[in-house]
Order: sequence, then structure tokens, then C-alpha cells
Amino acid sequence: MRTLTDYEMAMRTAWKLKTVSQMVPDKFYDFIGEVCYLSGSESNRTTMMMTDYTENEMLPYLESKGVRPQGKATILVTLWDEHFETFLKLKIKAGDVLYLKNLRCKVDLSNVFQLSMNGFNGRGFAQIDPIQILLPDDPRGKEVRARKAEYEMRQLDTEGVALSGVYWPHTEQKSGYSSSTNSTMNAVNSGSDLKFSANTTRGNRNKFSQACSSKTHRTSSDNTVRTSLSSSGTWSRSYGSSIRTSDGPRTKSH
DNA sequence: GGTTACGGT
Repeated sequence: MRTLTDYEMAMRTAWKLKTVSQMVPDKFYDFIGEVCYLSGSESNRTTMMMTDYTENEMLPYLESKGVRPQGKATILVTLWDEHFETFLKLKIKAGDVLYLKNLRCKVDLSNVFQLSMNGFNGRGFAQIDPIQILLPDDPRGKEVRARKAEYEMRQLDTEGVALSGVYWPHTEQKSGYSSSTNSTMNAVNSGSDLKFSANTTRGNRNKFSQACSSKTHRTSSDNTVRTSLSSSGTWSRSYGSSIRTSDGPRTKSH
């Protein structure tokens, strides 16, 4: 009998896999997220700031910094004991997407969520490979990569179009929304694919072009601006007389 | 088929 693949192993425990937005304290979860930065190690533990590009009311609002997204979207993760050793062995660094198993969600003294992977001392159930670094094309990272792309799309949105995604309720009002343009944009996450749609009473193509001057963009004969940016894939958005966006070809850029 | 948790800021 063949050995189960990593993916099959992951699916066996998928019932436990939650986004930060779905978490409540004092429960145990598996978690897929991106390392924003490492925040220090001691003799038997390390802490790191992570995000899965979802938000939770029980997290502090933070501005964007490095790979840390803006919003109530970053959570402190502590790895203890043998998990700390695994962390060192795997040479985990900022930008890595990790699959973490059996994290305990708890609140700190300020009532802020934290995640903790406690050492296994004969208590609970030992996990198989509780810390894994996911490669850029790992199917288990699809949802996180899609939400990251959605987030980066929203960051580019400087023409008063508010992107109201399911996962960003707390940053919606900080996205540069301008009531004068009376614009709305919606992002729907269907599985691992994002569908964008938007409409506006007044487009502002020049501003958009300026904002994206460091990106590649071109104007087609139908007066549509197409701009490409790269995250985990290459995405394009199209603007016409009424703003329309769509996710473009996803070619791996690195 | 689905239990279980401390330690530190």
C-alpha cells in the first residue's frame, strides 16, 4: 500500500483547518499563513508575526509594513520546544508560507488573539509534520495566495474604488474610498479563484496610470488600460468606460 | 475519528 501524499495527509485533517477570521479562543486549529517577520527567539521558543490575509476583530489594527498587510490581519505565533527546533532546522524566514498544525488560539492580557504551538509532552495528540513550508505551487496554499492577490489589488486601488472583499471588513474604510466617484468594487472568492467586478459613475484613468507608473501598463485601442502586477502570479485588471476588472493569466513569476 | 496545553510578552 502506497504512502499517503502530503496533500492527502492534509486533507485528512482539513476539518481542523481554519482561517484567522474563523477562529475563536481556546480552540485548536491548523493554519496556513505567510510569515510577515520573525520577532525573536529565546532558548526554547520563537515568535513570528503571520497573516493569512483574513481579518479578525480580536486582532489589533496595524498599518502595512514590509510584507505585513494593513488591517486586523496579523497574528503572533509562538513555536515552543521541539517546534522551535523544527523552526531552526527548516530555516523559516519572512515570506514563507507555512502549514501549521494544532495551534492553540488564546487571548493575551490585552484580549488580543495569539496562536501557540506548545511542546508535545505526552499530552494531546502528536501531529505528523506539524510545521511545513509550502512551495509556491502547493495546492494547499492556493487560498492564501488568492487572498494575497486580492489584497494587493486593493492596495493599487487609488482612484476611489473601494474593494469590499469578504476578508477585509476592517480596512474597507481606509482603502481610499472617495464618495465623489460613487464607485464600488466587489471581490468574490470562489474556491481558489477570485472574480472581480466593479462599476463607477466616473472613471479616473489618469490617476490610476500614475499610481501604477512603476508597473507595466498599456492602453488598448478600446481605451482600456491593462495593468499587470506580480504577486504569487501575474494578474491584470482592465478599465473601460465602466470599470471592469478581471483576474488575468496566472503565470508563475518566481 | 477527532483530544489537548504550561512556559512568555
